[in-house]
Amino acid sequence: MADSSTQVRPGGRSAKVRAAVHRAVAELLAEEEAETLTLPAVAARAGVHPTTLYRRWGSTAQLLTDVATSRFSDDLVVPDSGSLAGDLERWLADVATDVADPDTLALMRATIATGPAGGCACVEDRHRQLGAILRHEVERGGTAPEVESAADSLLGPVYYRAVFTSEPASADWARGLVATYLSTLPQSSADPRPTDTR
Amino acid sequence: MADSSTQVRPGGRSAKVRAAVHRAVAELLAEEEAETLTLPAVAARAGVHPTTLYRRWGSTAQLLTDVATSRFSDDLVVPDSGSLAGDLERWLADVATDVADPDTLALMRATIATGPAGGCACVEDRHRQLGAILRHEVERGGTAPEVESAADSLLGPVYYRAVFTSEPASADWARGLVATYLSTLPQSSADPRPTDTR
DNA sequence: AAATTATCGCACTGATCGTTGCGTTAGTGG
DNA sequence: CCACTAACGCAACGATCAGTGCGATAATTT
Repeated sequence: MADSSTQVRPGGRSAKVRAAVHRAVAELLAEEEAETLTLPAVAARAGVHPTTLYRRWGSTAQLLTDVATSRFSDDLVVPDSGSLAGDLERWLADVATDVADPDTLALMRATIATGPAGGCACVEDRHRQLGAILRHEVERGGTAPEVESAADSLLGPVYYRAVFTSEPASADWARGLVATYLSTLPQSSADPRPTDTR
Repeated sequence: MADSSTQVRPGGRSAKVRAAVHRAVAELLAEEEAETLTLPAVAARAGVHPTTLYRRWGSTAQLLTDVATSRFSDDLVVPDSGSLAGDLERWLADVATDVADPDTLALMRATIATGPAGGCACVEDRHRQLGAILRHEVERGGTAPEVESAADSLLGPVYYRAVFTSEPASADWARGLVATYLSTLPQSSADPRPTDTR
């Protein structure tokens, strides 16, 4: 979010402030204070002056998208188990357990409300990871569906359950989603249950 | 939201105020003022005194859930075309075109942010309609899957695309979802007309 | 090491929000 | 038609938010 026209200065202090503010946002959202998430409140929790937040982020919407993009871009490495089914099962199970966390869910809900770009910020990196998994399968010599198709059938149910319903999205259920999805593909019948590596 | 211990009075004036407030909320959300959706702003737009909103609804969260439940509970009658595939295709196409409306989407986003119950308020009636469609098939003598399974595979992709991605959810695409979903069911071969495919 | 400047803290101000007490309007039932 | 009372409008009041000018701090460059 730093302005690129001027010289950026990611030194120790700015980084510390940014980290403290991000942590404060996550804490306040975790305490179901979604309605009262205001810049002075975040500043007080982070031990920073409110003016800093008004200058660096300007509004809660921009602050939330910043927090969401940095939260949903790290961790969750792409697996490489040797088969498409194994990769997808492991990856989607990780995604399901991630969005099952109430704190993560609160951040997602608040980010979605910031506008059409908010939802994209939550799943942008997931699509990138899914594309990498499918590309791995093609490089192995196999065939893989389009990212959009896989996202519809895999990420769709997981995020739908997390956001719209009160039913839990367990890891086993996510693995079942992968199995049924692969069964609909025309020629993915290489191996029905090749879970583990080598 | 009315207190049940006292005598409720749904006379002309209260209904008018409620309708004006609901319309004001929809208008403000349509103008991408999601961040500044405050009770005084809604009151000014509705031509009502802010005190009325503070007394009847109390907070923007409760007002939003009220608007969302009344918005997502009417219209959209359950079709009865004679076959499960036909019913689901028609219904899901209607759902897709409904959530494709930017104003409807803005209301959904704002409602989701109010808490875990917000998302449920958006799709509660959809699950009821889906249950009715599946029950119709059973009464016809056929077999139907569980509501949860159908919601995962049908509502999941539709709402996921609407909220999290920037891709359009067209009616034809929704009908394709129904076709692929029914093909995964174990004994859907009893259906004489699996897909209509224009 | 010294100069430069991005970044932050502080004090202050106008605007708006959330709430309460009280009087008025208008549905509801006798 | 009349009493009753739920619901609304009005006017105030703290409290908090959003924003601005200025000086201090610290990261970066020379």
